[in-house]
Amino acid sequence: MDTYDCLKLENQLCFPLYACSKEIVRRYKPFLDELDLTYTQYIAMMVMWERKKTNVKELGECLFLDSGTLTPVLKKLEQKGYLTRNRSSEDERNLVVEITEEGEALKEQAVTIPQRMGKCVNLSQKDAAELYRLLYLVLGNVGR
Amino acid sequence: MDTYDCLKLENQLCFPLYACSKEIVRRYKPFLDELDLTYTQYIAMMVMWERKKTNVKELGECLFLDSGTLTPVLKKLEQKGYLTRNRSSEDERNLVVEITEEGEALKEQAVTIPQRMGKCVNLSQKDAAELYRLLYLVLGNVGR
DNA sequence: TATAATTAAATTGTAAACAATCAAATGGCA
DNA sequence: TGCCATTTGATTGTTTACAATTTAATTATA
Repeated sequence: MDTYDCLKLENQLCFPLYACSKEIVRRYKPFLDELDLTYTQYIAMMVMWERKKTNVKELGECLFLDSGTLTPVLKKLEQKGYLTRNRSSEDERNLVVEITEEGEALKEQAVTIPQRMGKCVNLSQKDAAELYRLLYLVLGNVGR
Repeated sequence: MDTYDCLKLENQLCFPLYACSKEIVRRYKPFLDELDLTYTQYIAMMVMWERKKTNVKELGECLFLDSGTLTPVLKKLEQKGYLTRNRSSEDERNLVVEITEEGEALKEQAVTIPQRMGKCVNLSQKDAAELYRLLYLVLGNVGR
């Protein structure tokens, strides 16, 4: 045990978190390719499937992303026809993001993904629940 | 409970993983700014502090990164004077990456970071150990 | 030995991600 | 009402990240 052991990769908590996140997103790719969505587009659509209508600020709070990231993602999803982007008439600063019929329809194709990804991750019910708890605990401590 | 509940963000395990990773890297930033390192540069240096000498392939296996990501990162660290990059004389395909004196010296400044980050993450010893276990379990299932 | 297959790293192209800044709209208040 | 602060989203610049391809070196094999 030396003074610098704390700097070893294997003693970090942050590194496996970073690596896990990256590797899981990589595993999503073949499933998301079927829908022609990237991971970021996919999680944005998840919010849209749930809320139908929102704005950039709210979406950003859900996803922990800022407008610098979301603006191009939402423009892409608009191009694909899955949502519309329009300034609010009540407050022109707000951009109203609304899901389209095609966006709704995409949900049918996406619905098989979570289970298929679950098989990749391959945790027991108990471990998955514990991991979920711990991640939201950390997110509560480090999140905005 | 409906058919599409599996597509809700709150029912995902992958999303908090992704968000946590991102938020933690964001929390590293002020600490790493002191060393003028990015997170990716920092984890690359962690491997260098431990191994002194390696190559791109090995480094990539440690960090779950490929040459497309590592090449510019290593060039930056070379520019800063923290490591050298030279083709191996035994096998010219290999790029030998070696830490410099300045690279070694940087460790002194970095050594306070893990503890300071630990305070941000703020988990009990038990929760941290459990999270560590679960992350490496997932990484074993989804990693390369 | 000559050629094919493999390996290592670099390059190219695309998409994130975020800090910092900017522009426009709104709200607060003197 | 007029001005300043705040809010919202877009833009700009830098770095990551990765798939796909390329180049050069090495290894395998016909």
